Amino acid sequence: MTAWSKPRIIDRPVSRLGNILTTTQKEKTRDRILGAAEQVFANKGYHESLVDEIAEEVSLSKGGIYFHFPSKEDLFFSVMDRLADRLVSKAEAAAAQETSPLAKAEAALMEVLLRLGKRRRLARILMVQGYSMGKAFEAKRVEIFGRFAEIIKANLDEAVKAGEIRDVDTAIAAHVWLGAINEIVIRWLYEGTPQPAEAAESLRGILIHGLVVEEPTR
Amino acid sequence: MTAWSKPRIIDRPVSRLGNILTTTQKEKTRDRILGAAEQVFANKGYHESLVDEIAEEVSLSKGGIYFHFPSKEDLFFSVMDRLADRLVSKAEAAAAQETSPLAKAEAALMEVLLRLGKRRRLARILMVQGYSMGKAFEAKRVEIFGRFAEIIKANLDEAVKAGEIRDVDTAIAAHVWLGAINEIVIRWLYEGTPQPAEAAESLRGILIHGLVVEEPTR
Amino acid sequence: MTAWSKPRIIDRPVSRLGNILTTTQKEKTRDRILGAAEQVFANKGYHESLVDEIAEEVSLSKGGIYFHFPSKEDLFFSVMDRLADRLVSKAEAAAAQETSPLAKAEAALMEVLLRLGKRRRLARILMVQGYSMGKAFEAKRVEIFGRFAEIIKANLDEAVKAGEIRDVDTAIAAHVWLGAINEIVIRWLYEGTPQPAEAAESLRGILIHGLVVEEPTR
Amino acid sequence: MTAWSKPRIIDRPVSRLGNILTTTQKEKTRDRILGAAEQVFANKGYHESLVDEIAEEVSLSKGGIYFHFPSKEDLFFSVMDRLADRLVSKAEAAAAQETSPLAKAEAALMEVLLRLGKRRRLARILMVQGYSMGKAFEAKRVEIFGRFAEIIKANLDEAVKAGEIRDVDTAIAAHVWLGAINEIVIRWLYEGTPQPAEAAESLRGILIHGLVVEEPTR
DNA sequence: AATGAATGAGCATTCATTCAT
DNA sequence: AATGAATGAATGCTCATTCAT
Repeated sequence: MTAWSKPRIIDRPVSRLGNILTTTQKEKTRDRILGAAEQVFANKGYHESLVDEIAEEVSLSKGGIYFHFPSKEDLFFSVMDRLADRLVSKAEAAAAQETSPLAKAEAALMEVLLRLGKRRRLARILMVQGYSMGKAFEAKRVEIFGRFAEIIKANLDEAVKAGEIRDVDTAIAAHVWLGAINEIVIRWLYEGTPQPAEAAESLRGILIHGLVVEEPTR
Repeated sequence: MTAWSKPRIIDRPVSRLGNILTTTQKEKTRDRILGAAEQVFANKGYHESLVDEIAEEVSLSKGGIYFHFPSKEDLFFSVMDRLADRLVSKAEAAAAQETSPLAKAEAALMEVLLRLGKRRRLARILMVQGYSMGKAFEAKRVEIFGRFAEIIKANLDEAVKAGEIRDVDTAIAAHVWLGAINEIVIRWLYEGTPQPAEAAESLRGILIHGLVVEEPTR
Repeated sequence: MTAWSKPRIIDRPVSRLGNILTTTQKEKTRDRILGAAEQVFANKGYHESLVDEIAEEVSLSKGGIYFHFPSKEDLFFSVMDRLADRLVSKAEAAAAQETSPLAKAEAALMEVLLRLGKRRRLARILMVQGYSMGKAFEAKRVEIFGRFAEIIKANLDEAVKAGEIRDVDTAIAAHVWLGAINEIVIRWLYEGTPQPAEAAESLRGILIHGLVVEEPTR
Repeated sequence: MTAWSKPRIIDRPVSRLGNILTTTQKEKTRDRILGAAEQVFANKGYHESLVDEIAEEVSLSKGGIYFHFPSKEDLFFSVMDRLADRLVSKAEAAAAQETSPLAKAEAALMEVLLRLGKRRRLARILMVQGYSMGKAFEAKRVEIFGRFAEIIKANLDEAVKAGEIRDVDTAIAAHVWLGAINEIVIRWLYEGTPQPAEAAESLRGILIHGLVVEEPTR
C-alpha cells in the first residue's frame, strides 16, 4: 500500500505506444461493471440478480452493460475469472515466500482459506454461485477449482520428490485439500462458525499430517 | 360431485392398521413423482427443470403434481430429503458393521463415497444442485451435509476417547472428510475421472493418516 | 345466414364418437384468438402488432395466447392460412357454378377479386402483410399465391384443350391474372379507388381478351 | 473546436458552379452508404437489417451513418428512390426509342421487366421490401408503382387516341401490366423460375393481346 | 385425484438514436 | 465528418401456480 503512494502510473499517458500501458476509459467502465456485478451476484446469486440491478449499481443503463458484455452469463463468468485470477496470484505469491515445497503448498492453501475467510463475497461467488446455473456454468466452477488444484498439486509433487511427504496421489491430495477448504468456508458462510481463520490450525494439522512421511502404525 | 355420493369400490387396501402397513395409492403416486423429479432435477438442475417435464415423466398433468406437492421448491426439497435419508441409513448401517470407532467413521465415509460414485444422479443432486437456488435453498444443502457430518463426528469423538486418533477438532475433521468427498465426487462428475472407487484408497490413506495417533516428526 | 337459423349443430355433443363432430372448447378459444389476431395484424401489420394487443382483444392473458400458439410468427401464419383456405374454397365454389373452363377460371378470379374488394382486412393480410417479415415469411405469401394460381391454371389448361383460348403458357397467364388482381387491390387499399367491384369489368375485359382465340364479341 | 478556427486546406473542388458539376466528398460518402444499404436491405429486408451492418459494410461507424441520414427509415426511402429513379429513366429511354404509342408502352414495360429480371437486389427492394414496414412505408411502394403506372398509362392513352388499342380504362390497364410484372418477378425471386427474360414473350403476348383492337398478327 | 386451460408477473436482450469529443 | 460509448424504450416469451371441472 504505502509503496504505491510515491510513483504512480499516470492515468492516460497518450503515447504512440498505444494502449499497451494505458487503461482506456472503456476498460475502466468495464471494470466498474465487473465490480458492481460481483457485489450483486454475491448477494443474491445468479438467478436472483437482475441485469437492471447491476446497471443501477454502476449508474449505467441496461444497454450500457450490454455494450460491454454480450450477456448476463458472460458477465458472470468474467466476474468469476477476475476473482479467481486475483486469488491465484495471491496464492502464488504466498507460495513464493516459502522455500520447501510442502511449505509452499501449505502457504498457498492457507492463503486461499484465509482470504476467502475475509471476504464473504468472494467466497460466495467462488464456492457457491458457480453451481447456480445450468451445465455450462458448473464447468466454470470446476475449471477454477482446477486452477487452484494445479498449484497445490505442483508443489506437492515437488514435496514428494524432496521426500517431504509420502508418495501419495498428489492430484487427489490437492483436491482433498481444496474440498476441505470448500466445506469449511461454506459452513462458515451458512452457520457463521467457525471462522476460517480459527479453523486454520486444525485444518492444517489434519491435512499436513495426512501426508507427511512418518508412516503411522495405526 | 353428485357422482361421488354413491358408494364406490375402492381399489386400495383399507385396514384398521391405518397407514402403518399400507401404502396408499396417494403415497404411491407421491413416490412416483419423487422418483421422476429426482431424475429430471439430476439431469438438468433445478432451474432448468420444468414442472412440465416432471409431470410428463410421471405421466401426470402439471396440476397432478401440485396436488401432491405445494411447490416446485418443496418438491425439490423432498427429493433431497429422500436421497439424504437413504444415504444416511446406508452410512449408519455400514458403520454398524464395524467395531472400532475409527473404523466406524471410516466405513460411513467410504459408504457415502462409493455410493455417490455409483449413482451420478444422487451425487449431482446432493453435491451440486443444492446450491442452485436462492438463499433459502442453500441452507438445505448445508443441513444435509450437517447430518452426514454429525455421524462422522460422533464416531470420531469416540475414536478420540478410545485413543485411536489424535485429539483434533472432530467437527472440523468431519467437514474435512466430507469436503474431500464432495470435491472428489464433483471432479468425477465433471471430468469423469478418477472414479470414486479408484480414488477411495488414496483418499482413505490421506484422511485417516491425518488423524491417527502416531505423531509424525515432520 | 337464414339457412343457419333452423337446424343447428349442437355445441357440445358429448358422444362416443369423440371429437369428430364436435368443436372443443379449446378449438373455440383458438379460433377466437385467430379472429382477434386477424384484426390486429390487418390494422397494424405484423411488426407493429403486439401479442399483448391480441391478448387484450380476446380478453385472454398473454400466456393464454402462448398456450395455443407457439409463437407470434406461428400465429400469423395460422391467420394467413385460415384466410387463404376460406378464399380458396369460395373461389372453387364459384368456379364450380360455371361449365366452360374459361368461365370457371374467370369466375374464380372474379370471386377472389370481389371478395378481397369487400374485406380490406382480408386483403391487407393476404396481399401486403405477407412481406412484412423476414425471408421465412415471404415464402408464405408465395405459397398462398401459388395455391390460387393453381386453380386458375388448371382451368386455363382445360380451356386451352377445349380450344376456348389460345395456347399460351397457362402458368404465366395465371400469374398475370393474380398479379393484376394484386395490384388493383393494393391500389384500392391505398388510394381508395377504384373499388375492385368497379374495376372488375375493365379488368375482365383486358385479361380475358388477352387469351381468347379470336376477337370476342362478348 | 479551437483547432477548427484556423484556416484549413480544403480538399474538395469549390467552384462557382456550386454542386452542379462537382461531387463533394460528402455526397460521395452518402452514395457509398446508399449502395451498402441497398445491398443489406435487399438481402435481409428492412427489419432484419441493422444499422450496424450497413455501417460495417461502408466501413463507417454507426454515428457516421446518422450524420448523412436522419433515420434508418429515411435511409431506406432514399434507397428506394434512387432505385426507382434509375429504373424510371431507363423505362423512359426505352420508350423514347419507339414511335408508336403502344410500342412505347410496351417498350417501357419490357424494360422494367427485364431490368428487374437481371438484378435480384433491385427487384427485392422494389417489389417486396416496400411492404416490410408500417403504414408509413407501404405508401412508398404505392408511390413508386404509381410513377411506373403513369408512364404506361400516358402511352396507352396515346395508343387509344391513335386507335391502336381498344378504348379500355388505361389506368387499370397500366396497373394490370405492372401487377403482372410484379407477380412474375416475385415468383422468379422465390421459385427461381421462369426467369423474367424467358417469360417476357408470353407475358407480352397476353398483355398486348388483351388490349389490341383486333386479333394482332404480329 | 387429476386435468388442462389460463394466469400474470418476470426479464433478458435488442437496436435505433443520441451526443460528447 | 466521424467516432463509439451510452441510452432506454420496446417486447416476445417463460413458467410456476391456480382453479373450475
